[in-house]
Amino acid sequence: MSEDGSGKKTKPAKVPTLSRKPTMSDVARLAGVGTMTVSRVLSGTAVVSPETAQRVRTAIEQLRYRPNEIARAFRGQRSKTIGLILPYLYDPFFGNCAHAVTRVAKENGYTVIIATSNEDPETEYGEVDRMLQREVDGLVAIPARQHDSILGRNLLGRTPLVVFDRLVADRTVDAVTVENLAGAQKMVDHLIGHGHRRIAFMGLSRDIFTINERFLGYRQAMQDAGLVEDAFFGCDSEEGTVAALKQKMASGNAPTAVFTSNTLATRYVLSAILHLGIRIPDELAFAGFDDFDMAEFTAPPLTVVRQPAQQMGEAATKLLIERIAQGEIPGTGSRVVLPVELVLRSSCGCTNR
Amino acid sequence: MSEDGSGKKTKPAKVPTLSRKPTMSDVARLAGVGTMTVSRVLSGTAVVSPETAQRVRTAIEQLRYRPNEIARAFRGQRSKTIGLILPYLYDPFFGNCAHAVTRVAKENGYTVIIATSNEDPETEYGEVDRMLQREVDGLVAIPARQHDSILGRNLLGRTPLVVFDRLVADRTVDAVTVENLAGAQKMVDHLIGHGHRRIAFMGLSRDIFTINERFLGYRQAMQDAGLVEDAFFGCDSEEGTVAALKQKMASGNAPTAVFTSNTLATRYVLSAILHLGIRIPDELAFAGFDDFDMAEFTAPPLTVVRQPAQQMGEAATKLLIERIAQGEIPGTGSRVVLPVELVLRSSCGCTNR
DNA sequence: GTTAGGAATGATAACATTACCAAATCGTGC
DNA sequence: GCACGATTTGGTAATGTTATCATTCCTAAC
Repeated sequence: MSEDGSGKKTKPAKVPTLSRKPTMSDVARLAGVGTMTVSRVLSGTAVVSPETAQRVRTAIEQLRYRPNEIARAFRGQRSKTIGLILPYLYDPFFGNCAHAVTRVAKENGYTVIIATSNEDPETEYGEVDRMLQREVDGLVAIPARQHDSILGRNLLGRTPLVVFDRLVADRTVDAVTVENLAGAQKMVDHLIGHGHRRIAFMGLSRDIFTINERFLGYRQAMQDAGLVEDAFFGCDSEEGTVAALKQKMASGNAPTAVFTSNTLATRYVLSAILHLGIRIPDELAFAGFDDFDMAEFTAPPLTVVRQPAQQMGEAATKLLIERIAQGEIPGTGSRVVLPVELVLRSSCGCTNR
Repeated sequence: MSEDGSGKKTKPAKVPTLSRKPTMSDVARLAGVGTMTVSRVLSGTAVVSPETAQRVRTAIEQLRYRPNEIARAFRGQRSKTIGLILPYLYDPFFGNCAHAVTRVAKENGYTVIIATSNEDPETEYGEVDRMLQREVDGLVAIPARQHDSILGRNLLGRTPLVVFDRLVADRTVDAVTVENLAGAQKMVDHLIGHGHRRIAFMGLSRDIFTINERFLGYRQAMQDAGLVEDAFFGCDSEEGTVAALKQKMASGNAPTAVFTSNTLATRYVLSAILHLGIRIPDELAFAGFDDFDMAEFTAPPLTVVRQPAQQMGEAATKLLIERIAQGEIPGTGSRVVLPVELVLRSSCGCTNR
């Protein structure tokens, strides 16, 4: 049988020391085969005789050959890469989302290109553009604000897109979200159950899908109970939030409970509460949307709506990979809505702990 | 002068509607020039007559042409891509690092490929490998534990690497870190200044560079004051931490202060403190390494060593981009060490607020 | 008028890989 | 012994871009 190096027409079997990275033809030459055979051994798409395959594998090891993914992507028009765009990375919520996306991507052999939009549609547009230039196979994104046009499918051509956490106006885009409205409504109902009648909503801009949905949940709960709304949407700075809360508390009909739109708003409101020396929950009961790591160690521990950040990122990425695999974008988008969970600590007046 | 469409030998000026993405030769055909001219207009590397350049630019706009970065990378052996590897993304500290890296990369025209090691050297090795296959121009990484061999420069060939937050054994690798040892030492000195004599160190594994450095800072401060160490390194679960603290507090020489190695340890220790009903700072003073968003709202607000996460990511990325630009890896690595800051709140017994 | 020199532009090859087709080899059945 | 089918292998082309070299055209100097 074909002994290795039995010397007939095999090229000199010494392993060449290359200064450049070895390529497929280096491997082919060393193994005494054609490049296609090497390619076949690597991809496993066609049958190669066991002896040849072994010879090729030996050559690959000797040269420490690794296929050039850029060349593969160039040749094959599929890069095994997905793009991930989200507003920020320093926010733990988004960090959790990103973590899940990278995990699922890796599990499926995809590499992740990441970019942040800073909530700015222009930046987001630029990043989408860059990713398309890089030939990503698909995009997972948390849209910047509501600026739908940017992530409308038209712009992307044949590149699939899945949005998560927030929706875009184009309802043909696949999306994964959580029960923002229902979760907020339940939490406000809970506050009402504690006997509160004047409940304030404090949040960021209604431009952001999730914030708006949560506000609508609050509104629904208030309306159903025949109560009047008291909403503030400027919790994007400490000063603004302090001023707003101060004004509310000083007015004749000061709220007895407050519900915040997300962790950032929670932070500013907590800061305001501290500044103004308000006691929680006696003077003001507190509940927020979005749980965070230290929520049980605050003074007092915070009652929040917990949303499954990692599950959302996971579901979105799986959906995207499915779309990439089936190779076409359906006319009508999937809609996955994940449940949220009320985490009752003591800031709302519950005595659970 | 050459009017547009003055009809002599210009190809029909109707804009073709392509189903595929337009390429450079589509642009060239429409503009009636060669591909090289288009290439020159885009890169600006050589002179093109103003009229021709204008004609090319018009064609680019009409076709909505965008250069294919994969082809560019393939041809040029430089991908304008950097790889970022860190342990986790859900940890806000790492999230801050990642955010800074993506920002600086974008500012310099680089795209970021991201991956997580989960603190596992094997996984890290795999990710480095994947990134090299993708021809990244350089790597920024927070090494998984101390497993130096993985991120030793030998493995990377000619691809520059900058590590940050943690060092690797190979001291020829460029690195950006913070004053872990000095910061910890100062904080423990501060506790000693409050009159504490029995100070416990509670942290994660010494396998992690930063944790070990902080422990050494603690050790130094204790030794200098002639005090005995009392360290625990198993704060990687709530149960373990509760058990450890319980044992310490029950022992004859219970600590009067505790210093934690990082946010995760802080979390578990706070949890243990809550479980055991210990009062801070009266029964046990508290200080930790690494500030976090809600540290001023805990009960009581936490005294911590604050480290500049974003600055670190920024410095590391800038250094990497410099290395890529100069095209060679120096024999001896740079070492940037950023200062930390003691943030005194009330958990250590300070009455500042 | 001729030619040298410079500016502008174009043709070609190369980058590493894989799809497609062609060729070689082998065994088997008549 | 020969032909045929199956199995295995190799050659070629193509992917989009840019470096290199060649070519064209124009101006200016003699």
